[in-house]
Amino acid sequence: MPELPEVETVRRTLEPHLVGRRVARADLRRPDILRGDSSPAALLQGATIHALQRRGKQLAILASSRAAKPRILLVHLGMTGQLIHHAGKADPLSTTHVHALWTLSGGGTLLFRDPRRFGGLWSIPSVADLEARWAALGPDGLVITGDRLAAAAGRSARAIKASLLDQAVVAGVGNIYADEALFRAGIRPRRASRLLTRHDFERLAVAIREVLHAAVEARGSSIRDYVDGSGFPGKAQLAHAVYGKGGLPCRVCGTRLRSAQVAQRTTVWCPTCQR
DNA sequence: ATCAGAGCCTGCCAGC
DNA sequence: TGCTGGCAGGCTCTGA
Repeated sequence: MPELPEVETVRRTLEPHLVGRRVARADLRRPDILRGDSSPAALLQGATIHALQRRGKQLAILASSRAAKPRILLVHLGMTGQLIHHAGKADPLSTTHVHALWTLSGGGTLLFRDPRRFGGLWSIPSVADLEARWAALGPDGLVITGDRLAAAAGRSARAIKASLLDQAVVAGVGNIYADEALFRAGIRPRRASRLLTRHDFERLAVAIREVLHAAVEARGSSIRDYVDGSGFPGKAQLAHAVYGKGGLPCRVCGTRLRSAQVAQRTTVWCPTCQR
């Protein structure tokens, strides 16, 4: 499931193929994938892409055209979304669940596919609107600090895991990296956020940054659906210490890893290493 | 303020 | 073999 490292990997792999290219044609095959009051006219047709930006799990494709103001397409991959560039002539008919495709002038195709359709596309009218939208998110997980984390969650009674999943606290952390970061920091997922010390928040922020940076280096975690912008899986799942490993021995101390629901999510932790 | 639960949605897998 | 139910969890909304 695409969290920050996966979206960042998609951004990096797509960037060289998209920046500077003009969208010759945009096809929306499933109109309901276009969210909000976006109009289909806003799918960048005729515009030239000049940047791909990411904040948390959101990816913005910024484009401009002679005719009108800047156009921005915001992409959220949800659970099973993929944004894949084909150098040649992609055959979307051979691939299921392709909801939108963009034909680039000079060759190449970009596909948005999303079997479960938890993801979506938003048309954003201006850079100011994008900034306003992103202002509602917490700091990006790659640069989160203990101070920012403590300020956003330090007075909350909810479980620290719930705070980490809240995109207004820290942007880009999902179920996988929340569990991995809590393990690395030695903090139990059910601890009330307000009971964490200053030192805990500092360690947690460092753990989040390290876990996310390592996963970006490994090109993301491919559990089931995720592939990068060129269609290749990542390798970060090989480094997971707890996610998906309930019942197995902790790699550090050998204690059987516990698994239970926390904040409505399957959560795995080591009862010995995490306090 | 925080929670649980429902809803969106499909693929996969275990069990019968 | 084929059905069914459970599970996976991004996010949002409602009601407690």
